[in-house]
Amino acid sequence: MRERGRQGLSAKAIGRLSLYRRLLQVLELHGVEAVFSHELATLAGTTPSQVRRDLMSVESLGTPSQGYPVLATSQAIAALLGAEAKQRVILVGVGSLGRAVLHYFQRNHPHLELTAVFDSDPAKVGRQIDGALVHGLAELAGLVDELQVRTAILTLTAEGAQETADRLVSCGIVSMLNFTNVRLRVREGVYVEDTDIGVALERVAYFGQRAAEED
Amino acid sequence: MRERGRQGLSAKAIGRLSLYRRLLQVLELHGVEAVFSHELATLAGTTPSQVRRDLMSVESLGTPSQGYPVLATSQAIAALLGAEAKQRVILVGVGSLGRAVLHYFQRNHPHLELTAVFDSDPAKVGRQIDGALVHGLAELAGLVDELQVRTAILTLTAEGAQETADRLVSCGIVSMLNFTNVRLRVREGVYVEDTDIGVALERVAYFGQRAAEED
DNA sequence: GATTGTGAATAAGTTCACAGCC
DNA sequence: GGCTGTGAACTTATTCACAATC
Repeated sequence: MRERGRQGLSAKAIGRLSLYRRLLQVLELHGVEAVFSHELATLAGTTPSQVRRDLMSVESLGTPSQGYPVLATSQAIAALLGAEAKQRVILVGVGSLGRAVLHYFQRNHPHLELTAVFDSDPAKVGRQIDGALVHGLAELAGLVDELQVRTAILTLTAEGAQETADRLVSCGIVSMLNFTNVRLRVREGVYVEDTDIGVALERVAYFGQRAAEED
Repeated sequence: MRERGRQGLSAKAIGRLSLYRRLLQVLELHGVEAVFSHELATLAGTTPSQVRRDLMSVESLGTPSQGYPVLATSQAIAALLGAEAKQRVILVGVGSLGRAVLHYFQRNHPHLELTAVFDSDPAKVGRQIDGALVHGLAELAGLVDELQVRTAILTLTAEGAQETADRLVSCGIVSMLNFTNVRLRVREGVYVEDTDIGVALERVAYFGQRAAEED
């Protein structure tokens, strides 16, 4: 039995593994019991080598004749991603994007649980928005501590984003999905993933123009 | 994320340049006339070397004593990103995420213009949603051709995502920002950028857990 | 003296290619 | 015969380090 390194997976690799797991769960639902790397690669929009390489990080379970067992592989990825228990997440900022993320959770996300929702706007605090009770930022420290949350989603406006991030970190949040266009400054050890829609749009527009010019 | 790039800039580099430009525009507004690479790096959440390296792709304009001229650099990036004219973009899928993107455009995006909005739901077609008239998919081919659009944003549900992408490509769309969790299969030369919120969330949760364990 | 521009070095990420297996 | 697991090769991305510049 070989030691499998469970340290040092890159953010990219984690993203692909998460995708594979979702695809495997769909296959399982359809009664498929095994897949080959090239099949999973097609579904995931990547290459067979990449799939095999990624699945090396997981206990290797594939056999040349059958490919990868769907259920076992999906479970092995789950173990690696650490989803023994549902992980708790909070959301800060209930604007239109915040509501879109709320919606996302309502279609029943299997591995994550949105436990509390916050907004700085006094007009929203205390109200029920899309099925979630909106808390004021004053309750942040108390709830984060009580619920033992480590992960936050930032869907607020650029103003106050850094200040809110600082508060979150001091409350114990160590990982954030940042939808604002501000590049947050956080202390070493805190993970921030930026999803800047404006940048994504400009990039797509750039490649659209390039491709169009190439005719 | 598939890439087509005739020789030149990577998707990552384009993203950073787009960010620098936005930051430079803010600086300009504040009357700042020049910045050093380390200042821009701090604002952009990157390193001075990276900034200098990126700005090499642009006509290099910096001087050791002053740094980079804010206005000229911002304009040089704009020229590179090809934003002489506002680029036209369409949006397909007016659910909660689609509306969030609509909102985004309403705060007046300087370089892109959302020219048409589509949805497959007959109940939405013909209605005005958040200030935009929703078209049916039947009008897709006509409008894309008439408006000469090359770029689309996909904010619809997973069902029908591939089929809609196929239609878009056959209408002349060559670049897409894909918010669905489906990895689209498109012909060579079409750029697709995936923004999978589910994957992003799982990644952030993973790093949250890891960081928490390290205490 | 601090900063730019850049070749050279390093790191990160991906693909190749092939032995061993079913 | 076609597949997995994996070292090696390769490609892409980032950082270093330093001469040239202001």
